[in-house]
Amino acid sequence: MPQRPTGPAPETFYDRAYDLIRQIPRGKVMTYGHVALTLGAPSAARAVGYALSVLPPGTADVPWWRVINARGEISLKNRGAAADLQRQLLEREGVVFDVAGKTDLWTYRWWPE
DNA sequence: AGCCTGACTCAAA
DNA sequence: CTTTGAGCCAGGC
Repeated sequence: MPQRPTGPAPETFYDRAYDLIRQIPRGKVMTYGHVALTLGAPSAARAVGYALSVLPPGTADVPWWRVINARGEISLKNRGAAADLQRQLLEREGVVFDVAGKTDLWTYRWWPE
């Protein structure tokens, strides 16, 4: 008899994060904390960032560039060129950054239904 | 199991 | 506005 009515997802936290991020529509963004909250772990924002950090360079399967921090900024400033790449990819989708390098989360934030 | 790291976040000074 | 400190979670050793 079924011991798992709902069944514990065989997927790891990382896989679930990737699945969710894959659903972010073009031109929209989510914050690390937002992703974590949606996955059921309100305080796992760091884990989300870590999940993206292990993605191989040039990954297009998961739109990692659509994930930014809670202030609406790119969180890779100390990480070199990756930050520029992320910004360019977003601008290419229509996301606008102000002089301080921030985006308006109220405009671009996406929330899954 | 313990300990360290980190693309995070929030609150306080 | 900037700087600290603490809390949080998953992965790797």
